[in-house]
Amino acid sequence: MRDEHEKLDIRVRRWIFQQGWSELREIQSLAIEPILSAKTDVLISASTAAGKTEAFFLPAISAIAEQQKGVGILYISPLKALINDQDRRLESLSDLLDMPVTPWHGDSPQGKKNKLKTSPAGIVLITPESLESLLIRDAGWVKSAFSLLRYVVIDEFHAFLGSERGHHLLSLLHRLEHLLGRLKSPIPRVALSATLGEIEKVPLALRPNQSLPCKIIRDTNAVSTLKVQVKGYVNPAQVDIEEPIDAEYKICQDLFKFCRGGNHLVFANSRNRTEIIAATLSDMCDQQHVPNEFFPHHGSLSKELREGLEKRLQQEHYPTTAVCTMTLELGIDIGKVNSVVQVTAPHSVSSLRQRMGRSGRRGGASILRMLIAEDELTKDSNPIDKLRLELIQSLAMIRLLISSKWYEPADTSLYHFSTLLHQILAVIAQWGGIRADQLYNLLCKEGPFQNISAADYKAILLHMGSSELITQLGSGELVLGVLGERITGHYSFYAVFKTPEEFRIVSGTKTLGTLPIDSLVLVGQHIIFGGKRWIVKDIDSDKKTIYVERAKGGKPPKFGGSGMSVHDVVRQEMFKILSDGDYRIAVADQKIDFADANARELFRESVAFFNEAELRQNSLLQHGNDVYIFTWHGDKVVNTIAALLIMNGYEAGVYAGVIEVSKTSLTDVAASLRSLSLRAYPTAAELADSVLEKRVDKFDEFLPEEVISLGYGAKVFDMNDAHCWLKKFS
DNA sequence: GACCTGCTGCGGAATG
Repeated sequence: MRDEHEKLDIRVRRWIFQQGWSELREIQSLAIEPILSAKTDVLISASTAAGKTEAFFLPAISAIAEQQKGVGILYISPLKALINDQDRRLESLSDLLDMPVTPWHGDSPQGKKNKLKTSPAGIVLITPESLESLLIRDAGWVKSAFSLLRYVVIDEFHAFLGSERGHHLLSLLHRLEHLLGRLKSPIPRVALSATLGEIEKVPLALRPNQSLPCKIIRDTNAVSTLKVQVKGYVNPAQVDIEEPIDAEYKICQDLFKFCRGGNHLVFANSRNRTEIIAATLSDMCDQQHVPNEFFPHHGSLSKELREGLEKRLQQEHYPTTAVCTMTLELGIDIGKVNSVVQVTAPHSVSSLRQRMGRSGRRGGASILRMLIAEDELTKDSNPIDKLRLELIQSLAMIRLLISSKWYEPADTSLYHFSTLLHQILAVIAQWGGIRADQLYNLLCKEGPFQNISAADYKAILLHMGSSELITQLGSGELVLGVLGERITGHYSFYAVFKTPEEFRIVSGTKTLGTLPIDSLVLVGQHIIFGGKRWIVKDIDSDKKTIYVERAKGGKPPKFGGSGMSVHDVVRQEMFKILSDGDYRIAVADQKIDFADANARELFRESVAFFNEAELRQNSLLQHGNDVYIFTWHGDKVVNTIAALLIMNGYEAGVYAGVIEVSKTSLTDVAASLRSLSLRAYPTAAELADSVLEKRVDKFDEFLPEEVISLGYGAKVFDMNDAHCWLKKFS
């Protein structure tokens, strides 16, 4: 290890000494050789604050220390805030080597950008969108300024993995290598992340054409201790008018107790709940005549408010608790907090891991509290409530996090058609004109859109021609059409993702409210809105309106309208916990219980209902006039079964991964599932044909119908696994 | 009870 350190530039070693570091961390030593050699991609997977950034920059800066001209390192970040943090953190090291660092994003100073334009050198910190804008507007400059580029490094790589934006980034990097004439001798890519699921598949996601090998570096000896507690709360069925104390208020009382006087993060999952909890806690400060120390933090708040709070957390002068959404999940520099609290079930194991990593000061234990409220049971409680699925999901996620060290992997079955269309326009805008076959080679054959067939690519080009996005010249070259010029000329072009559109929910002549549509909505589907049940009658994509009628039915379940997609593995862990009647984690010959008395009682109720309904053996349950289907699969499979039933004339809704089929009987549903399992089943794209609103990504409006169905089907449905599950009825 | 991210270049007014 000591020898490794000797390979670094003398000034870098001096800097390490100045930091007072007696030696490098394991991942930092391990990264030196592969990064200096610059012959492979490198994946550095280590927990938050384990020194990943330094593991890359110490050797990479050493390697470009003597390079006077030309940018040597291109650092890519998903957030502008992270670029500003990184700029600050690199200051002392870059000063010592007299190496310029240029932050380059929409809000970074024009003066620094101009300086880089005239004398490109050192390190550039950029977002994917700003890199796109440089390629389109100034490819000539990029070609000369980056001609000696040695490394590309991607921070928080999991934030890109599997998403439209991640695919955009891969395409940008491929186009950059193409522009620089480096397809034969690729520029090494280094990816940094704390939470990567199925890590052995990540190299393929970092470089789909595999033109360089990839070295994986993980921190093995980091045995960070974790203290976890799950606390249960019961929302009374009858609230006392004299003294109305519901579960949410009790949760706030406990938050006040845990958090006051220290620095904490409270993740509340929705902006609305974030505001309510922060306001309740501020009121409590008022009542006790103490200064307020609870503040909300989410994406709708102004930059000034957010940055003010981040600074306050970082300085540690005043006790501060941020009640936040995922905005404080990524590595924005707020230092470490005393503890993290999760109110309501987390969306994914990977995001739970990110959140947990925010706590653990001075090498101490990470502390995670999870506060889960369930409704008190009454005789007409819904089976989903009786199963306490929010609590069970939370317990399952903690087990996967701690004992399996499992995180959700990227979904590699997606096509990313919207992003391909964006890239077709971007490449044409960059080059002025290009032949269709060259474009196909660049983006699909050698680039990241390898899932897309030549036939689909051709259909997209023809459709783009018919809507005047592009035109073909007599020479055969493709150039921008009238509409294409307009779209690529506007600054809003550079991002491939869009903010989901709000649909109006209309019943009769009355507007009930608005709902952002980014998940599956089918005619005939039941949804819950404003605490009531509705059936979807029609969807008008042009008017952005969903027409609904009141639906009869018992009390709607509290947990799990549609939301973020839950993975198969999580649902299977939930089934295992309920089947075993035990959620505790085995450590050596002991079983660790991490639930409080209330949570244990809620779990006991859940298991009692699970056993009484014989859900270990049976997938179907009759409850009044409704039938519940338990697949214990992820949302893609559940969506598929629900859509098949709706196609066959049933009314159904999906809540917390359970399908609720209305006004029917168990024998009827069982017969239908049996006939579904025996019939030739449709493809995902055919099933998607029946979905009215499936143009959800930014450039979907310019894609031909059949391509839309193919892309949407792959995103929302899983025919293979759904059919496997249906087989048990044949 | 529904998460988050990003984007140009120019014209004109205000400030030192």
